[in-house]
Amino acid sequence: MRATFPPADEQLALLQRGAVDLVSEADLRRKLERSRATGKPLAVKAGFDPSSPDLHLGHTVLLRKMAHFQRLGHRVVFLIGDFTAMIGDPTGKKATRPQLTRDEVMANAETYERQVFKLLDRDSTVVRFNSQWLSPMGSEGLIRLAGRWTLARMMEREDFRTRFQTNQPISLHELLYPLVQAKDSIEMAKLPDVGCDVELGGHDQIFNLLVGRDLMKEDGLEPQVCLTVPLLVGLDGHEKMSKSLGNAIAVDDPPREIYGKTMSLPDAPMWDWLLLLTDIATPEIAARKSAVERGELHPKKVKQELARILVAQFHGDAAAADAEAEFERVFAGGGTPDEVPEIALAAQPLAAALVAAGLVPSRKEAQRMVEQRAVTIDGAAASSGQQELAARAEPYLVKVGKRRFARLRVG
RNA sequence: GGAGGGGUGGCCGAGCGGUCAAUGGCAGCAGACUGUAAAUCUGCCGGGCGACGCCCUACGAAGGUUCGAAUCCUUCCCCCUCCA
Repeated sequence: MRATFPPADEQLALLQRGAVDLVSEADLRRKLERSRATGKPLAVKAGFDPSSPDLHLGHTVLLRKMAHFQRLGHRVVFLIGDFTAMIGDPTGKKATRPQLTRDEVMANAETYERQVFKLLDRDSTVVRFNSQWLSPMGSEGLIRLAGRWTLARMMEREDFRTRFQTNQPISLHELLYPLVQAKDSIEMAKLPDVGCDVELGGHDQIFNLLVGRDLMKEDGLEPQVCLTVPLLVGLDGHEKMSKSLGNAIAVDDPPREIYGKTMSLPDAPMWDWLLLLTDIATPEIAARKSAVERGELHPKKVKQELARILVAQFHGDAAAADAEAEFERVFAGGGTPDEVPEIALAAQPLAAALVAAGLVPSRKEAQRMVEQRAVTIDGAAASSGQQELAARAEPYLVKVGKRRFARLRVG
C-alpha cells in the first residue's frame, strides 16, 4: 500500500507546533520529501520508562506529537525501556528506585498500552522493548559502547555539569544512560520492520537524542532527526508536571476531576497548555490571549474551554459537558455534587468519623479543620471535633474544605 | 590509602547537654477576598488521648555516658572536599 502524504511544508508546520528543538529542520524536510516520493512512512521513535505506568498530561504532550506524525501518515515506535528500568534508575537523589521484576515491567507495559491508545492510532504504532537488543549485548558490549564517548563530551550535558559543579553525586551508570538510549536508535535503525528516522523526547532529553544522532552517523547510518517538546508545567504553575510532585492530571482521572483540576491551574501557564494539549490553531490561541489582555474576554472562559477539551479528549463530549455543569453547580453555585460517596460508619465522635471516612489523614488534622471552620455538617459549620455523630436514618452530608464531600450513613 | 567537612521534620536551613515536637524560609492545608486563577491578609502545619494538659514517636543507624542528649562518647552506614 502506497500512502500519500501532504506536502513537506504542510507537514513541517504541524510537526513544529510547540516544538523546542528540531535538529535539523533540513534533515526532517529531506526525510519527509523522500517519504512522499517513495510512499514509505517515517519511523518515529519515542521511549518510555515502564517504572511508573500512570500517564499524565505531561506525557501526552509527547504522545500528541507522536499522534501528529501518525495523522500525517507516519509510523511511531513506542519503545518501552524495560531493560533500563530493570537496572533501576537512582537519578532521583535519595529515592533509590526498587528494581522491577520482569512481571512488573510487563504489567506496567500493559497499563501503558491501555492508556496510550487513547491518543495514538493502534494500527500505525509499533511497540518494542529495548531488552530485545540490550540484553544480548552483555558486559562486553556495554564496555565497547562506553568506549565510544568521552567524559568531557558527557559533561556537556547540562544536568551532569551542574550536578558536578555543585558537588552532587553522579553515579557512573547514569553516564551510561545516554549511550544506551543511543544504542536503541542504532539497533532500531537496523531492524527493517522498525526503523528510526526521528526520535522524539521531552526537552530534557535533547542531549540523549543528540548522542543517538552522533553515534548513528559514526556507524554509517542515516542520523535520526531529533525533535523535542517542552516539559509541561504542572498544576502548581511552576514545577514540571509529575506524579510525585502531586501536580499532575492523570490520563485515567475521571472526567470531573480532570475538569476541576484544570480549573485550578493558574492563568499564566494556561496558554502553554492550549498550545501543547489542544489542536486549537496557534493564531486563535493568540487571539484569545490578546482579548483577555484587553479585558474583552474573561480568562475563566478560556480555561473552561481548555478543561472541556481535555475532558473530551479522554472521555468524550458528553462527559465534558457534564463535568462543566457539575463544576458550575458545585463551585460557582455553592451546591452539592450529585454524586457524593456514601460511607457507612458506626456512631462516633466527628473527628474519628472524618478519619474513618478518609476525608482527613488523622484526628489531629480533623480537629484542626474543625477549628478552622472548614468542616460542615448538613450545611452548618461543625463546632467541635468531639461532637458525637449519632446514629440517624438520614446520612449526614459532610464537607471538608472546598472540595471534599461525603455522605456519612451512621448506624 | 591519608587528611578534613557533613548527614536535622516534604525541601532548604538554624540549634550544639535541659526552657526542643525542635527558630526561620519554601512548599502544603484551611479561612477571607475571587474565577476552585494570581496577588494579599489570617490561622494551621508528627501522632494519640476522657485534651488548653498528659503520653508516644522523631534530629543517618545501633549502642553508651548523664537526673536529662538533636546536642557528649563508641561503632557502623552514607555524602562531599583536598592529597595520593
